[in-house]
Amino acid sequence: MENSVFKALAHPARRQLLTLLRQGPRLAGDLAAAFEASWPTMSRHLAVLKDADLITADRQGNQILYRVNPSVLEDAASALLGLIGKDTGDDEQKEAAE
Amino acid sequence: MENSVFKALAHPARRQLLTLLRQGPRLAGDLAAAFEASWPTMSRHLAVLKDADLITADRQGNQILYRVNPSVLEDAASALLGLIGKDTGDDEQKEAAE
DNA sequence: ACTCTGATTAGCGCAAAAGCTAATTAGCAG
DNA sequence: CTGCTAATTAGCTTTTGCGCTAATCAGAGT
Repeated sequence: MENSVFKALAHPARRQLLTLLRQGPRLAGDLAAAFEASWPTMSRHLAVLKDADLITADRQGNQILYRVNPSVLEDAASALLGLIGKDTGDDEQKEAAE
Repeated sequence: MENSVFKALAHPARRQLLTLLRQGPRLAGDLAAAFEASWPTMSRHLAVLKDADLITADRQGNQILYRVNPSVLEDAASALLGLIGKDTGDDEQKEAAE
């Protein structure tokens, strides 16, 4: 599960999508328009992000509104910091014993 | 540059290598031995991590000692938190203006 | 039902990544 | 120089990822 998150983050376009989404929810079309790649290509990137649970999609009549899912990003960041023994606020009682 | 970091983190085996390295420097052979995959395969994973500057390699006579490079991991984590507008301690003077 | 716009899915081709075995390099010991 | 161990590099095959165009699905309006 965590794996799909990091895989999703591996592509620059997808990280760029997240930075756009960071400023607030956006319609699929608006997101796609912000890139040079074709619309279907961007749709696929959005699907990858959704699969990783990094974003959520809501139909608004004719169009689809995308929102970033902060908690999953936070978890990923925590995982990275955990890799270097940085306390991320999660309880790591083993740390205290060392 | 940042891209190679996230791409390096995309593979489970490489993240696993980092968790092993988190406990301290380790020899290439010891790292490779901890996985099912063949030695050359693990060597290649280590090369990818080194390329991304996530680890450093030092020859110790006959063998090679790998060390994790915490600052690059921290940067990556910060980048993720930045994606959701979390202040990471870096100066982001633009934030203050909003 | 027809059509227009918004968005995804299908199918294809190509490039990059991942894995293996075999071959090679690097250093040390004799 | 030979032999031994540690590790990487080469060469190859298979799998995965990316991007395109064309086709399809979904909803709203007429």
